Amino acid sequence: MPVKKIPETTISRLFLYLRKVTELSKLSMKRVSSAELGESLNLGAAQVRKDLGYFGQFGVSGSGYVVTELKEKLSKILSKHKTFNVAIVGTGHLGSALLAYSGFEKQGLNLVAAFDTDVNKIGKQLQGVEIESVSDMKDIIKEKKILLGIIAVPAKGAQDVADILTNAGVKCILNFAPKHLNVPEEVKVRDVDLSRELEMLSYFLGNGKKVKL
Amino acid sequence: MPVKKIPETTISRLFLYLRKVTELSKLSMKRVSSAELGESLNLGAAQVRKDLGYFGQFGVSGSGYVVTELKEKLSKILSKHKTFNVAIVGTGHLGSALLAYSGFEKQGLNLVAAFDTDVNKIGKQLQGVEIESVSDMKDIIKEKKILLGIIAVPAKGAQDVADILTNAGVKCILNFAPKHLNVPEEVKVRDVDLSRELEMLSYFLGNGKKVKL
DNA sequence: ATATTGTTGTGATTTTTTTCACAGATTTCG
DNA sequence: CGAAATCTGTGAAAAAAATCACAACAATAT
Ligand SMILES: NC(=O)c1ccc[n+]([C@@H]2O[C@H](COP(=O)([O-])OP(=O)(O)OC[C@H]3O[C@@H](n4cnc5c(N)ncnc54)[C@H](O)[C@@H]3O)[C@@H](O)[C@H]2O)c1
Ligand SMILES: NC(=O)c1ccc[n+]([C@@H]2O[C@H](COP(=O)([O-])OP(=O)(O)OC[C@H]3O[C@@H](n4cnc5c(N)ncnc54)[C@H](O)[C@@H]3O)[C@@H](O)[C@H]2O)c1
Repeated sequence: MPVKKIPETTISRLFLYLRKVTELSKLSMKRVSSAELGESLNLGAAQVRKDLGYFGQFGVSGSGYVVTELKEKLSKILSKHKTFNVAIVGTGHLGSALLAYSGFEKQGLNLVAAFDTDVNKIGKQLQGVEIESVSDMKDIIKEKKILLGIIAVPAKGAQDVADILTNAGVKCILNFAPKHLNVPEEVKVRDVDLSRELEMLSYFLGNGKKVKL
Repeated sequence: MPVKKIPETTISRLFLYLRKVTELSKLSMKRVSSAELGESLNLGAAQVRKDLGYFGQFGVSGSGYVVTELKEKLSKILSKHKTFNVAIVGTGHLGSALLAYSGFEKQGLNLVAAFDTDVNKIGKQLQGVEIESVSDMKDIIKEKKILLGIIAVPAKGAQDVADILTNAGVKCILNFAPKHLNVPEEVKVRDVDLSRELEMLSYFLGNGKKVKL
């Protein structure tokens, strides 16, 4: 099979296309061109076509893409038909916010477990999920077949949590702690560094283009 | 001045170097080499040197970088000595979590205003900040000289909020809504798309490397 | 002193990603 | 039906970013 390597940026954009095309299908739009798809996301038409092109050719020369069909294919490519169990570790401000978010379920991501070290939180319910002790984490993760973990604990504890997670068989981690995690290479980590996002912006505020040293 | 264009990825990494070097300085480490700096972030030594190189030469051949000096320079480059006023729009789950986060103040980012449309929330205090009506937003932003806005409202309202913010003079926006924002070109937007981050991971879970169509 | 070792700064090279540009397919219109 | 207009798919070109590789220099050892 001619498996060209697909850029991660492409995958990332695929989700945007899927969102858009889902909207369009709700509006009963029949077809859409690469230009239209890219427009509101400001991406060039060529970019859109190249991205889609990695997965075969499902456009129609002269008339664009059939909305329902594209939606179907994208869903398949992006594993939207599957569901996964997700655990959240750290039920502080951020962890609670994530637990409360209803959008994940719609995307096939079920937050089925929450862990913390705080004895005052353990045993309590949050959005219908019981907060359990990190010391039981390994067993529960195996038991519930959880493959995806979200780390929302302070930087100090993040590596420990990551170790337990990977040890228990978790294959992907979304990490909110401002700390690089060392994990086995088959485990995929994505970092969301909110402080850094804001800092980046303050950098632009502070010295726009020019940097004087 | 020879202003080579500096990649945004470089700026982003600079914050990591600053964090690391701040840690090292607390441990009273005197010097650090590019290799050491990169190690725990898994970045190559060459990458580190190139990044730093954009801002002049502050390393010492043969012995690396002087920790305190590097820390100082990075702080300066990254505008760490300045402070900025920040407004948060949308005081739901996510907005509240951000308001509660104490780390921002330490970074010179003061969350001085919070806005919502929900009449049940307006007037209440959250972390010492009063939640105010979006209809007063423009005036308050000008009054408090707020240059940075955080959008934590549902996708539906995001563009409207962005319009008001930019209209009031905000120069940077951190956007959590899963929606591309149209803003004047001098305004800098960074998107944090949490759903997409998780979706990306589920993509990897779903079909690892191979994609069958 | 001189050799040896370690490390920076940076031009050159490679890799990755985006953009261009156009042949070929499809639809529309007169 | 044939001409004109519209699009895709993709190789080629360009741009951006990461990596390599090495001269120049500093510290240390002999
Ligand atoms: N909240 C924000 O807006 C924000 C902004 C930037 C970065 N972050 C980062 O996100 C992470 C979470 O932030 P937060 O504001 O939710 O923190 P928080 O302090 O509100 O919550 C942390 C939670 O983790 C629990 N915890 C601590 N150590 C643990 C461990 N080893 N195992 C399991 N649970 C543990 C604590 O009991 C607490 O409930 C932190 O790393 C923080 O730096 C958060
Ligand atoms: N919470 C999460 O974990 C999570 C995950 C993924 C994405 N998001 C995105 O982040 C954003 C915020 O999420 P949330 O969970 O905090 O939502 P939420 O529903 O908890 O809060 C939204 C808040 O915004 C207010 N609001 C609505 N329209 C407004 C307007 N036009 N102006 C000002 N305020 C307005 C509401 O009154 C509410 O207080 C959403 O766009 C959501 O899609 C959140």
